[in-house]
Amino acid sequence: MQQASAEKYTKQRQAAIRAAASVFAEKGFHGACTKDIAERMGIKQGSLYYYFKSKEEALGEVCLFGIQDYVGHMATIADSNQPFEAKLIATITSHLSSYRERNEALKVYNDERLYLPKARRSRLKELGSGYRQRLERIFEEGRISGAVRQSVDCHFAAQAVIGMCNAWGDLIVRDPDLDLFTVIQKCTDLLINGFTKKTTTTT
Amino acid sequence: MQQASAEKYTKQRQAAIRAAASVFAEKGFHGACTKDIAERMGIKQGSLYYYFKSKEEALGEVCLFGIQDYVGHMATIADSNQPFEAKLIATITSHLSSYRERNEALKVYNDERLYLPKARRSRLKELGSGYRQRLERIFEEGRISGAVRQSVDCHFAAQAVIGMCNAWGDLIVRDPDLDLFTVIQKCTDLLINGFTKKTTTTT
Amino acid sequence: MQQASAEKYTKQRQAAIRAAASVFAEKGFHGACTKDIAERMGIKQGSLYYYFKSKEEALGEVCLFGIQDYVGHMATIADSNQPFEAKLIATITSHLSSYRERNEALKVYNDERLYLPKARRSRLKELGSGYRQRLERIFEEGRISGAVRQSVDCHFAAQAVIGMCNAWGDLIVRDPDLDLFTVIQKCTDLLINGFTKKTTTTT
Amino acid sequence: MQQASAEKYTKQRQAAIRAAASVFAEKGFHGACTKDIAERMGIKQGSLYYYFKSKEEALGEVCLFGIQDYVGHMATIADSNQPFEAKLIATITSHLSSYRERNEALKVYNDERLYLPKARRSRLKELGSGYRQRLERIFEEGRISGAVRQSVDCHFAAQAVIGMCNAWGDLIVRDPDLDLFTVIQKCTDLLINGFTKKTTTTT
DNA sequence: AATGAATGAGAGTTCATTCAT
DNA sequence: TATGAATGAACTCTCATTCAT
Repeated sequence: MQQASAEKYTKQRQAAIRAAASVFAEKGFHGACTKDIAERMGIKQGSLYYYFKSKEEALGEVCLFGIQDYVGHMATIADSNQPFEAKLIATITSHLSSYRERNEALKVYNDERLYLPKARRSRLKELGSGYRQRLERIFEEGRISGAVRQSVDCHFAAQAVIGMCNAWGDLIVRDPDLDLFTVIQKCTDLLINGFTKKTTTTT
Repeated sequence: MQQASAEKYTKQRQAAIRAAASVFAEKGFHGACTKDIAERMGIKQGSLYYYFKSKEEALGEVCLFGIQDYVGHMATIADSNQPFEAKLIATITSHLSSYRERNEALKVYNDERLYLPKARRSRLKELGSGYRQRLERIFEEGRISGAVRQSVDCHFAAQAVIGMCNAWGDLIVRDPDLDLFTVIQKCTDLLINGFTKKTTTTT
Repeated sequence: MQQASAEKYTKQRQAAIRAAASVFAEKGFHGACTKDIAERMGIKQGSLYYYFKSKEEALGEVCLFGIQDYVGHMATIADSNQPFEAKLIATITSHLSSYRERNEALKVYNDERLYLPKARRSRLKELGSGYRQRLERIFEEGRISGAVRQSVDCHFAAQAVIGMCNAWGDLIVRDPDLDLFTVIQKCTDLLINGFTKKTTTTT
Repeated sequence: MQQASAEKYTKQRQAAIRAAASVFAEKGFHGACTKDIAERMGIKQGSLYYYFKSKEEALGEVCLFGIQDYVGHMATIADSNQPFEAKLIATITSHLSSYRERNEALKVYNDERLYLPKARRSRLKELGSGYRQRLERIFEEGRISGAVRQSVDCHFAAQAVIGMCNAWGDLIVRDPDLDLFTVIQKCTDLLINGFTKKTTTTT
């Protein structure tokens, strides 16, 4: 009985997080109101406070939900034994796929996390930095293995990949007709080969 | 006399736009309050409405201010006689430089323009689309001249360039120590050459 | 339980309408402020918006409340089988009595309804026109039955009765010592007999 | 020179009063704003204060302007040597004619004078009371001369006449196609003869 | 005689939050 | 577990008024 109850609570809370993600994504944190969130999950405004202590807490949970998945994947990717290109493809795939499934929460993480109180923000930052560092590491290994040009700045490269993924993630969210697979391929191709013909070996 | 008066008005209105840009960039449109904007330019809240009919109008003006410069440059670049690479470099330089000078307004344009009423938004959209189309055109010309690989999707490429510039623009805004020139160079290099060594000629 | 709740809401809303009527009557729509209304019913300003979507909606409800009663009576009077004079007396009695009970709302209807948005105003107008038309009809029947002089313009007569009732209604509201019964009698007498002696038969 | 200047001032002030009357009539005292008034006379908001110390003073001047004319006439009528009916006709004519010429100011006097500060209001009240008293006097003389029925309450009668004139005045203002002469005739007829046939002599 | 610019007080409205039920 | 009702703080916006020019 008590267990069933606890289960229901967890399920409802998940629903609340998704509802909040949806509303925050659409209107931004400050532009959204708790009534909208409550209505989207079919309860009344006051009842929301059974699941969140405050609107801010809701934002925190949404952000966490948004990234925990693809941040989790990254550890697997980084620790795997694949060559550089495979890892890069895997990263981009994981990142962009996340946008299709958790698009709203991810968008919220990107756009609204700065409205979080410091304490909560830094906890998220750790996760985010971990992601970037692992990606940076992948580039370093790529440079050592010779797959990546010596002249590439690995820190910059990681940022660039994340930036481009997020930019495309945004477009994916906005346009549901966009084919995920195609975008992944093109992004990967661009990042690996650049725009120009490869005529000479450059270092 | 009357001229001087009109001039003062224009100058103050410019100041108001900059102040609004600054506050919107920091807190978002809905998170910002008109009192902050007024105080940042040294007047009282109510006086702001001497320069803007509404908070929304302020947002519109900020957005316009944010892009009109680099959108204006694009026409010059596109119409010039330079080869593909030079045009790409010029574009990236213009775009990222804008972030240093009008960083706040640009950030606002990117993040908050969707809160604009439809009418005003579509006027901005035209400008933005014009930019993207010109950039697309540059890629198409590049493909014809052979500077760009045949396999590159020009529409995608233009989006990618814009996305990456904006992502780096964000970082430039957030971190004032970042060297603009270096970022421009690295972005250009990445976009032109990709991450990998160029060993074989691909089409 | 739910029923009791809905009932409470309805009761409170009625109270809000009366409070609004009272304040609007005293200060006019634009001169009144929502804080006054709220305080008059013992709640805080913000709480008023639990019952009205806007100040304007409050005005609409007050106006409706003000006339629905005497407009409703009119149907009964008009459809009854009484002779002309009895119907006229009944009309005047109903109209002026309304001023004693709903004086404030009625005054508001008369003086402030023009500040209503068009949509809501036209709904009220229908009610008002219905009232005037029925009264006009009563005069026409009176003319046919011979109780009213042939020379009387029925449209004009109806307007005149309404105008006089409203003028006296105003005085009734302003001076609570005024005896309602006396006013009704004198109005009726004046309207039926005029000021002058009846010496000859005129048509 | 100074004289010409003083003259222009007076003329402009008159224009200001008319402009204020027009705006107050349309939107009510509290609903009107000084900017509207200024614009209607072709000057800027701030300049209005050259002619009025405050918005309230403007209201006072409008009210005075609205009634001084027909109140002035009343003295002439009352002091004349005409019989009762002629005096009543003259009164109604003067009152309703005023609505055609100064309709806006008169409407303002009727609807908005209560928003005047006490001091100024009582000065107007004197004028208004004087009007009513003179009218009452006319009825009393009529009763003595036999033109008016003994049973008529003269105080009531005067109020009724004023009430009806104001009610019709409102309609005259609202509907510019209404023929003034017809309205005067019908009002007079109604007040003198009532609605019913005069078959017997009543006292 | 008129104006542009600014002000400050106050308005209507929204909304996160609380709490008894 | 959920809700209806209420609150109070914050916000946008309006406007009468002032004053240097």
